[in-house]
Amino acid sequence: MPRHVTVGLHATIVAVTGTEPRVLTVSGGGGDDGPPALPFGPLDPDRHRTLELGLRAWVSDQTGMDLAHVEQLYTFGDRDRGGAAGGETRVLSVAYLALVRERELAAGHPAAWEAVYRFLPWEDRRGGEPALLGDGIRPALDAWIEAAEAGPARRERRGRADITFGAGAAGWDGERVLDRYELLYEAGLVAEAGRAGGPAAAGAPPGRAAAGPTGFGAPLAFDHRRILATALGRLRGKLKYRPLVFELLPETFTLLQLQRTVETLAGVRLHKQNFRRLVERGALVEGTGRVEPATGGRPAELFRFRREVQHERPAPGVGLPGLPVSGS
Amino acid sequence: MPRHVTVGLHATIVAVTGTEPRVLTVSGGGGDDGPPALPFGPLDPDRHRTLELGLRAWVSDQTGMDLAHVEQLYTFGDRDRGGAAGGETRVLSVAYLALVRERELAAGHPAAWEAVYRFLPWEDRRGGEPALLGDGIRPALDAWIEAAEAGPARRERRGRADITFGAGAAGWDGERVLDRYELLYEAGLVAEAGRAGGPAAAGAPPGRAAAGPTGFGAPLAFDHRRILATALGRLRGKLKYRPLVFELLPETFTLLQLQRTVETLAGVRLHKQNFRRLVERGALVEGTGRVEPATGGRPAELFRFRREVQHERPAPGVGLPGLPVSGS
DNA sequence: GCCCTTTATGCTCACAGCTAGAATAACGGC
DNA sequence: GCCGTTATTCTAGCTGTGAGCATAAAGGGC
Repeated sequence: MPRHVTVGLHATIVAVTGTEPRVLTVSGGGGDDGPPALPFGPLDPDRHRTLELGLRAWVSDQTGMDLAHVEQLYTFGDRDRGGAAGGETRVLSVAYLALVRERELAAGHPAAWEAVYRFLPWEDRRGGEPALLGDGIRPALDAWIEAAEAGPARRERRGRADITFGAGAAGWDGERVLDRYELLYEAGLVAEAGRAGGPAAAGAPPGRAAAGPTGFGAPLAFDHRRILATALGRLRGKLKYRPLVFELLPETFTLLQLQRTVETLAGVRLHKQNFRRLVERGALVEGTGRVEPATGGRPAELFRFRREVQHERPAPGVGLPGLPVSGS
Repeated sequence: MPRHVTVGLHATIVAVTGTEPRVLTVSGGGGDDGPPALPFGPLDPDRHRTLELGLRAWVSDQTGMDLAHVEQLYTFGDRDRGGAAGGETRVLSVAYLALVRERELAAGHPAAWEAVYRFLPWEDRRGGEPALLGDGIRPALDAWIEAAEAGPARRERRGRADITFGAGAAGWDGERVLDRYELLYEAGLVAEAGRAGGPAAAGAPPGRAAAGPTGFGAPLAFDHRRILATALGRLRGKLKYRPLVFELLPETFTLLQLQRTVETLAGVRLHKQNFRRLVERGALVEGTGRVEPATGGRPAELFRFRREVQHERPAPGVGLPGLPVSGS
């Protein structure tokens, strides 16, 4: 008698507050003190005509939010995905990325906005390479690499680490968020790796000690951090050719606000003058006459997103070069 | 009593023969004379530990093929997705893209290799813009646009058509395969639009006559042409930053073979000298000393894929410019 | 053997876009 | 009025790409 299949709809709901990207979490599985989880709801095969409508429905029910942009990310279906009703039913999770303008959560809901980079601290390079990388992650990865027997196996590990964490000539690739998380997972450097007998648990505990007992970054329940990594990677990629940022900003904004929001998601600082040029030449925004009452210096003009762009150019997005730092 | 959920694993298996991209089809639903379908098999929650393993398992069972590259595309879950066991169970389809080197199909299997561009003829621009576009599709789209009431609704349609089919200043975007198919679907210009009461059936039949009773391109069963469009779009996009082509080529090949394979998938002709420059500068291939016994002119050197690239550069792929034609 | 056709391969020029700053304008606070 | 801060404009230099010219190396017809 085959087990039944149940479908869960997972949402990575992202907003930006000022200069910090946030994700909506709920208190997680495993008692009240376990790690937080991404919100999710079951698909009701009777009521929900499409998957996306199902997602919007329970998000609206549970949090009162209307999602702006919604996009399917990936479907996770491994049998032993930590937690989840193990025995009788097989659980399939369809994960979504959703963007909203942040707002107060209706009181009484057990949800909270958490900083995305609490869970993936190595992804935030706005202040240059974070110390965590040089002090903790790279040494731990080196240990993991050395733990492989010399020869092709070790070279393989070295190559992967160099590529994903941008060591070689090639620099840091902001979109490889998932690759990096999965590498850390395999190396046993994130807390999730220790949980329920995944295949990785056997492989390589050596670097583990270096990461401390809890691994790098704050954990999420189940495999939700993997979902979050998928979401951030996708978001970073799509920023470049779709005007997604504007879903996160108020109706009018200054160019610096826009830039900060992009930087926040991309995890990198951008060159101000060039950013402005790209945005303006791309005709992504139009000035309203008004200005923002000075934020410390000369007042900035307020701009508005030109929705028409989507019907004019094939791939309108904010160019995302790879600028290291440069004076703000 | 909620209906059960069943999960189908759909495979878009792509190979390239000489100069033509092919997709594996099986004789479809609705009797033997119905349109062909993409092969699919059910997920067995008991036997298949992961979705991808499940897919590989039944593809191997049914066709004897071992898939090279496999990647998840999208999960389709609308309730009324044409065909499928309508009543009791809800069917979820997880669609995959798989690449193989083409080979003879074991006799007795009811599968066949079909040219991809039979189903999406407007996507093949290797000989310049196909006549079908100017003669059939654009006029039919114009009719559909005019059928909307003047004002924003009509401008909206015009904008979408211009973008997706590359009419305005912006040229043709090879990756928008799905957008184009969906636009044709909404405009009632593909055969599938007429089937089982989808939402589009109501909207706009006007352009329909222009397309003839069967619509543009050969149909596939259910919503499989949508899946194929998703696959082709994804493949075109990924070619640019992942060395996928090599999964489709023999161990050694000439640069022209490589170029033809890329052109075949991209649906566009490329500038020979520049293509060569990109491939060599990207260090994607290395020459074997040997040469291909002349193919009509000076013999060409045989090259081999440098697998190491994947551990050297972050985004190794074959540059895909937008060259119109140029002397071969 | 010579000429012609065909394909491979090498090289160069022009231009567009991007990187990185310098320079200038407009505000508030002292 | 001077200073620090932020906005906005401009420009020089570099690099990658688009396009084409030129040359090399085969085979076939005569």
